Amino acid sequence: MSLPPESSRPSDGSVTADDVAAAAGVSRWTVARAFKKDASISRKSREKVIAAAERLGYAPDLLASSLASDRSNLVALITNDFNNPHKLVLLERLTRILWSRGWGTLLVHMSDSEDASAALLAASQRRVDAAVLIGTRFDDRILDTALGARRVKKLVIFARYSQNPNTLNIACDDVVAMRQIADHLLGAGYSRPVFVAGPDTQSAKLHRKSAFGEYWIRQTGNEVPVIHVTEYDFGAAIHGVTDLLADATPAQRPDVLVCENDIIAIGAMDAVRYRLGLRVPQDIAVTGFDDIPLSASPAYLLTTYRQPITGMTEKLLEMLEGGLSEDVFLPGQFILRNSS
Amino acid sequence: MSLPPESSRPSDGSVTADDVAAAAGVSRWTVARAFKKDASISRKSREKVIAAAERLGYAPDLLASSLASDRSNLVALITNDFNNPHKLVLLERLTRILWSRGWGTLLVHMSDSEDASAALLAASQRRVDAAVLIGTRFDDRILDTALGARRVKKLVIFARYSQNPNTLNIACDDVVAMRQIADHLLGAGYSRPVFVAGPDTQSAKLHRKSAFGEYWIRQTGNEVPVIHVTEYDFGAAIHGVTDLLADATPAQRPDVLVCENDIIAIGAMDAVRYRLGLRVPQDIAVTGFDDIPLSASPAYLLTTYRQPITGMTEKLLEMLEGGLSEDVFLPGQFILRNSS
DNA sequence: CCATTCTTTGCACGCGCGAGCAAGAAAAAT
DNA sequence: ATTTTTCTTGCTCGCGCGTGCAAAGAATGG
Repeated sequence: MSLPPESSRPSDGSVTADDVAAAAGVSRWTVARAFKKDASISRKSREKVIAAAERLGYAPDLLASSLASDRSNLVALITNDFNNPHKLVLLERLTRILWSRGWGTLLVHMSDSEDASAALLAASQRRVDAAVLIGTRFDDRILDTALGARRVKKLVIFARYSQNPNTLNIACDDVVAMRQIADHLLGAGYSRPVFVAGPDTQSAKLHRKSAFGEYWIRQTGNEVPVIHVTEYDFGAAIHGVTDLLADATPAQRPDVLVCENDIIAIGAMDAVRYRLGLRVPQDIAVTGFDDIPLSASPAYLLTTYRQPITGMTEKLLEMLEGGLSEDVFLPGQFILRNSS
Repeated sequence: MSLPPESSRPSDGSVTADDVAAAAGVSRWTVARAFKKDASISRKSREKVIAAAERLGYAPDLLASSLASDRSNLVALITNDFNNPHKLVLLERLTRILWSRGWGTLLVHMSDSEDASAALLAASQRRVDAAVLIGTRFDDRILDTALGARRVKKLVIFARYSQNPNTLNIACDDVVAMRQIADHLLGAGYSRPVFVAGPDTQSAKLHRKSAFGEYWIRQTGNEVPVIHVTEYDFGAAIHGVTDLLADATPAQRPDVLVCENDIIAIGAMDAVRYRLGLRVPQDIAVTGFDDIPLSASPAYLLTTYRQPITGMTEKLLEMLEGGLSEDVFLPGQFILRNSS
């Protein structure tokens, strides 16, 4: 009357290590060892187990594994600012490289209205091994107080700076980068730059702005005027730059717009061309930052600076797997095109 | 000599329901109920528990919860094709809305070289409640054979079609959309369209192409020529369209390029303007599909068609939470701008 | 006041696997 | 052949929580 044990073998895809163990004639722990690199197991058993696993369609349950081992091999990527195409580049690189090294990525959307706190909390509830805040604007101060920030094991600020002592910064070296841009502009004879920055909130530490401004004043003695656009978005940049240039006589006009990133630079070029009817770079030059794909298109040919994303991701892996525990700022690559 | 129980309270952030239970003077299960909506619990106990939890910095462990309940509230978003900015729009919408409804999102990068199989397997190992393949190219046939495809509970094809019977399609209604674009073009007097499609792999079911072609031939009796560009990428589109037009006399030239999506359309416009030196739309008009942010910029002003992403995401939620179990094709919105 | 009903609380068991140790098997050394 | 060393395997216990049921408590009706 009782069912034979064979018929109780799960067919709905939920094959456990016990099933494989039974099929291979070994214990559950030998199955586990077969799937673990560098485990102490004979070649023969491993082959038996792998064969049985393949036959049954078994794959280790990472959830149960995480629970038991207190290591999830999962990192949370926390971001907002989804209208900057550079985010896509960052996400592509991060997910691809992390995945190739066995790390899963939890994408957490941090809406602009709330702070990062809720996002961090959610991440910690999934037991991520680290949370990576990707180049987003947010108020640093919440990192001191937010429950989520305390609960998460490691906190990394990626492609951005934070003064918070509990975080690790991995970013492009903006000082070196902006100096290179400035040197290029000085060499090309530009003398009246305006820096076009993103939103002027206290939360955003605008390193590029100050890095450029300080270097420029040291080289020329002149202060660099700054305007802030309301969003990291080309639409906002068009408005901001149009306002800046609308009433200026040719003599008053800047001769180059140094933009905090490419998406602003592209808006700036659009404004110069389509709102003001001027030419880039003959009337006004433009530089960007990030080297998003569009910057290479014949419509823009933007002079910009490429962040070393692959290198930054390698550093992130070092931090995840090894002991890297101090801030890292890597140099990127200056990209000279036709916009300046 | 024995440590007082109080001192054993975890201070490293790993507060469990037991700790909260002890602090609140209730059982562990009452703590669980306090955090569960619609649970049978008195208001008084809930308040006590919440207060204690707040004091200790407790939040339920979703990993353990998933393991115990066989429900992870996690969906895998599987995608490749990271150089189409439309992906960013999709990811933004999906993560934001899913998150607001309590769903976490695992972003899985599916490299173009491999098939979706590995990505699906990885997702299934994390016990996702559903895997969502987002508008990516991949070979449908693997869905029949891939281990991961069998292991995953639900499989959704989002913003794309698949004939596979085990999947659920949630997409924009391309037939309606392309008809609307065709009607617009016919009304505006265009008569010699060329359809610019993405890569011509057997894996990509090019519904837009056939939807447009079939409707056009029904309306005019004329076949629509098709070219394929090698990537969903504006660089590839520039090459493809330049090749198409390079040797054509004005009389041979198409009068409108109907593109499979915006990123191809933008490449097409760049080719027409910067490689051929012609004007859009006076010499050649262009239409796209997706309505990516850039399409609204003054540099392009692309006529296109916006997918109903929010509506599609709502349908996805219905499928996740309720019983929706059949394909859904929603109408989007035709966007008329200056490129046609 | 007691019987009945509804609400609230506690509990045994299990989810699938990992750490760390101890027993067993095999290989090497004496 | 016996002892020692090395390799391989099995096992106990627990990770933090959910399910489903039973006990306890509160509320209701007669």
